[in-house]
Amino acid sequence: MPRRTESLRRKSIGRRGAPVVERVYEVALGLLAERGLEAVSIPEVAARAGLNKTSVYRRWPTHEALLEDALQASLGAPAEPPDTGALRTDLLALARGALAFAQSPLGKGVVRVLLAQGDSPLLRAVVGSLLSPAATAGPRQVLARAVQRGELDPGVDVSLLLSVVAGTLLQRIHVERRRVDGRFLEALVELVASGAAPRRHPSRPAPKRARRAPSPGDPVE
Amino acid sequence: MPRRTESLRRKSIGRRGAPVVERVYEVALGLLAERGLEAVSIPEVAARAGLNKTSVYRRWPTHEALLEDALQASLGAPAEPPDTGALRTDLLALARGALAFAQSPLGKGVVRVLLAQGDSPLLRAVVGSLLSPAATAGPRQVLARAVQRGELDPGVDVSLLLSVVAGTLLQRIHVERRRVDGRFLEALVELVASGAAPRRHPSRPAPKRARRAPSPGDPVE
DNA sequence: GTCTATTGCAACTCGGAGTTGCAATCAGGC
DNA sequence: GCCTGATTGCAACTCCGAGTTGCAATAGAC
Repeated sequence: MPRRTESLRRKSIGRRGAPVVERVYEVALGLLAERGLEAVSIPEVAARAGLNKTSVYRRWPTHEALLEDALQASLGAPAEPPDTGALRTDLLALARGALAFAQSPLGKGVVRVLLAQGDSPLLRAVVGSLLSPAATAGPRQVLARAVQRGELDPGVDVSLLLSVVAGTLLQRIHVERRRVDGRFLEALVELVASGAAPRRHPSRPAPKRARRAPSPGDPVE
Repeated sequence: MPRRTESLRRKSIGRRGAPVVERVYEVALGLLAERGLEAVSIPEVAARAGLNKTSVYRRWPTHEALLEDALQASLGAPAEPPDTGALRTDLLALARGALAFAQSPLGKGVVRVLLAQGDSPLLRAVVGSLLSPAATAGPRQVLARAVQRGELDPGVDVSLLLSVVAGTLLQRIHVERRRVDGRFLEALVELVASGAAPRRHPSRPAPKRARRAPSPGDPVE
């Protein structure tokens, strides 16, 4: 999305063109986060952005198209994965990033879109860009490095760990609506890290497919 | 799930009175789960239930009131907590119950209401009955027994463990929309159980059932 | 059978989403 | 400065679904 030069943006205080688009995105995401999916209608967004609804309709035919654009434009490139040399500090950095995201209007909006709807193109677009291999590559790399350092069990189920961290934050913030502080993140990281730490299998290499009830020594898939 | 008593109502084929109410609840929750919160309008519910919309309006003034009643009526008394004598099998039973709930129309509907909206009386009612002390007493008891048996660290954060299990399922089912099978539940339970297992202290003997060896990553704390 | 509460029905009102034609205005080129 | 094309504002629409009302029909209890 090409932007105009700063000088031009200052001269006309954003009454036309790209600045208008950005203001609309901001308003739409704010509305989504604050009042939910159903509150994001084109007339409402236009009013809050100080625009005539016709102008907004000319750019986006439906509120779904607007939201899709707003989400896509706001979801920047995935951050560089942390590499502190230790699993726990890496995980903590990842968790802090996830927490910041989840608490932002953008994160709240994404959650709402993901969970409020049945199936829709909007939903598929969001899921696609949020759970794409590119988006999860960073965390996966962090875990892979930890396996190589011997901090995680080689048979660890990477996707399980990612779901645990992301899901726990989702639950705390958006379902239970409790405050999440650094201590909570540390406890979560500690639980995951020690729960997926390497097993000692002194004599018995654990069978791959056991049909019995799980025992404490079983490898995590 | 305790339902209303309809001992004498069976004579009528359900065109009036309480059976109508139940059919409306069922339709409303089905719509909520299938197509999302915005799809639950009184005219739509009435049409699907084979009723005139006027009849539905007479019982519930708004779709919010209808949903609140439907959710409250469907959320039965909390199930008895499992007590198998071992943490992992208890947790597995809890997780299976949570999975069944999350995949039911009721569970899907609850998630939608919780996450789709900003603040509303409907939301507060659902949160109130779902996260009340009474509703979480069972799982808490399970974990408390495990602590007493020496399977969990005495300093364990019970609410963290509950958030982890619930949140991970929420993430898998409703965000990632992936299938959750028994193996996944076992892996999740194993992760949580071994992650919160007691730390080795010189003065405290190792628990009888926990066979996890100390890992190099364990913090001294 | 009678009586009453419940339901069905049709014809509303009301408000918000979305459309259209045209005037006003801005940005940028000359 | 002025001209031109693109963008925005504006007002008067249409359309549809939510919600209302008065009354007729009927199921169900007695």
